[in-house]
Amino acid sequence: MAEAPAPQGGSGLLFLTDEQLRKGIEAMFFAYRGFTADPDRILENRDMGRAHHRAIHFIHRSPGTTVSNLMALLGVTKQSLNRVLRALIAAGLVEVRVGRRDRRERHLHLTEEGAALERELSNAQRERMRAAYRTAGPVAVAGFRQVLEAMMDDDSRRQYEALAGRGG
Amino acid sequence: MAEAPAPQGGSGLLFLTDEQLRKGIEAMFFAYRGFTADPDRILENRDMGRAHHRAIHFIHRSPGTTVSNLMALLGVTKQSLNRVLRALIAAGLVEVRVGRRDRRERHLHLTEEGAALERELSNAQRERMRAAYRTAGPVAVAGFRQVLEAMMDDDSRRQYEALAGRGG
DNA sequence: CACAATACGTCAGCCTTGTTGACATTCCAA
DNA sequence: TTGGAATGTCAACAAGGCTGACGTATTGTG
Repeated sequence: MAEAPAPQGGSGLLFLTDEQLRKGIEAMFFAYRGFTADPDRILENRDMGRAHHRAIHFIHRSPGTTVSNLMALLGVTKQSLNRVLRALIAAGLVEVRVGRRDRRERHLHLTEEGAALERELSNAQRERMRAAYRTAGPVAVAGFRQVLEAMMDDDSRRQYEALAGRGG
Repeated sequence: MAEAPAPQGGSGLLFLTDEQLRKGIEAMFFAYRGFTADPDRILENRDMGRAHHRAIHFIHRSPGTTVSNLMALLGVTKQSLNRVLRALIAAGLVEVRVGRRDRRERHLHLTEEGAALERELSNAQRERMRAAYRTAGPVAVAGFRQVLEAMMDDDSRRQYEALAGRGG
């Protein structure tokens, strides 16, 4: 498998055949399943799911983010998000602080316990990612990210870059 | 294999930092959203969803596949799959043929209409993939696939390779 | 042949996670 | 003061997962 990329010799653009594209599509499908498997396993003991993981991830990533900010990031309605946040707050994982400048806003933070769960989840996911990165090597990783970024919707890419620009 | 954005040498393995891994994780999240956006849009007019798309894809990919084969591929229960298949059959998109060697088996095929929808869906998805591939270039595409393959569970990788070996 | 196992369909009920719609509250800003 | 923004919440619903249980052909095996 994984026949070399055939750096456009003779017939050129061989990597754009329908067959190559289809393989990419199927690779995304199967890889995403692996990508979510570990956190899913961890959370199923806790009466939580992928939605909670995503919220925890982005609250950790942008401490103090507001509800509407998180809504836009996750691409869900406030009702859907609210249900998840309520569970996280009830479980003592997330803390809400009323905005100081604008007191309508709710700023979201992880509690100590929430941060601990975040670490557990992201350690599992990072471990898989690290193994994949190590197997594939730095050049492959650069390509991986390039293709993923090119695959995003414009809105998502902006959000992704806004995040990426922050911590890194 | 020695051009691409060199992984800024020096301290080595810089591509394995937590920050790099986190970026990869977020890239997967946002890219997968784009990846599924086009088919989702097409199907929402038809009272169908992602589950139907996945079934159609793999039936197209492996014509004559059995129900249990498809179950394993999709990673869902027969009850869940059955609901989807019933809808597809009722809509005249999928045809069922009783197995000749083993008449307990049901072999699944797309009808003409089903094949037409499959083309519409995969054209949309391939178009996005093609644009991403073109933007990123062949070296990046090879890396993309390498990382995705390394990220899969062993089972998924076997299924992926079995598919890939077929039509490839 | 009798019986176990396989492949499949189906009913019933449950869960998560998404949706719309409607309404209340609080607060900023013009 | 008033309109609109940000948020919370209730209700109802749908898609698409799940488990458990049962039924029915069909096939393989002792």
